[in-house]
Amino acid sequence: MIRLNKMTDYAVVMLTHMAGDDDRVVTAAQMAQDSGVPLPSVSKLLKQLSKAEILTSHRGAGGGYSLARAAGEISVAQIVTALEGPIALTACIEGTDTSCGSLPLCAMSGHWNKVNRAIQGALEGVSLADMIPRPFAFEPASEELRLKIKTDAQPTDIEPETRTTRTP
Amino acid sequence: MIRLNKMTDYAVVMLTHMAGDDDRVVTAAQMAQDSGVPLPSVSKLLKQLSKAEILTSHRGAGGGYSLARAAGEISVAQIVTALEGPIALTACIEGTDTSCGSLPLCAMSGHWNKVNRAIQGALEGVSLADMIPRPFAFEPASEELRLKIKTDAQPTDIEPETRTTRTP
DNA sequence: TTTAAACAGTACCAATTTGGTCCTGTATAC
DNA sequence: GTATACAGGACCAAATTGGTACTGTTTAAA
Repeated sequence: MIRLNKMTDYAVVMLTHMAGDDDRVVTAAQMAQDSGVPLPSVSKLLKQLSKAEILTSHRGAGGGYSLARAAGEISVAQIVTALEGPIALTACIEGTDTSCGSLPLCAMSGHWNKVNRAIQGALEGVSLADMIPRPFAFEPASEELRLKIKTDAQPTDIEPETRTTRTP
Repeated sequence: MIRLNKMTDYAVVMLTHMAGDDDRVVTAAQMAQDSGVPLPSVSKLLKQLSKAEILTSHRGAGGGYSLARAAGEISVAQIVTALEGPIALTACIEGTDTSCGSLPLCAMSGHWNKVNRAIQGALEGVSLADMIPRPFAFEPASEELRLKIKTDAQPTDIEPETRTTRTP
């Protein structure tokens, strides 16, 4: 299974929580209480998200964090990138320049790109708004998303039906 | 960055290596030598891949492993699934039944599915053949892949251009 | 029929990574 | 001026991961 950090998982939970009503300002402490995620982690995450301009921070008394823009304008790709760096499936990224010693091995260099870009595309197609739990659909899932999902090869019987957070 | 195991990385290197000429039978030892991946790991990987019917194993003297089918018929999704289990971005999968204690937190349950399926689709769109280093293109990248890649939001300037293996 | 080549399976250890904690500094509203 | 809340960094413990070792089992070939 491709693993996303627990942190990123937390972040999405928290962001969807905030996405309910935009413009709401919540403090880290409050967020921790609401979400059940330990405060230091919440704090760390919110900091990172505001640095990435997904959240706006308001310092001082009465401050807190709020979404920097509407939930529909925030893609999962942005969230993941903010917390985990560029979306890529393997370790040695051009630019890191810790370039693999053995070039012969790396003959395949760059061929993961196809995969990486495909995934990037997939993540960009899902917005935070798409992730909000929605008891009665008040907004149809974007057509674009549905297109991306429909694959030729029938996805065996895996059908992950994943859940998200576990108690910390 | 979304992380794939180093193991999966290795596997793809090895598989592309075999994909050169189909029907070739290579032993684990030979593979280790060719690829630079440590023998025990190679061995472990080849076993898993043959169990997943991506490779066919030939026991006894003169035996080894060969691709179970043409490289074009093997998707990256299959490889990843074989080595890492169902493609999913987060930890608690329905069926694992270590279900998260705190249901309120999990109100979002299943909403990662959109993302997961999108990714699954992306990985299914890339075949092993697509990953073979190809100094002169002898086969155009599948149109389907190109469609998936083209995203609306311009992918910032990240452009991962990833490499693959690092020396073990 | 024996032998050796090669896969099959399992248990285990070490090192990295991850998630979580703590502490000190800075901005801002009241 | 003071309390509130974010900013940033150092640090530790636990869980994964990658690697190792060892003991079967199958089969081609001598």
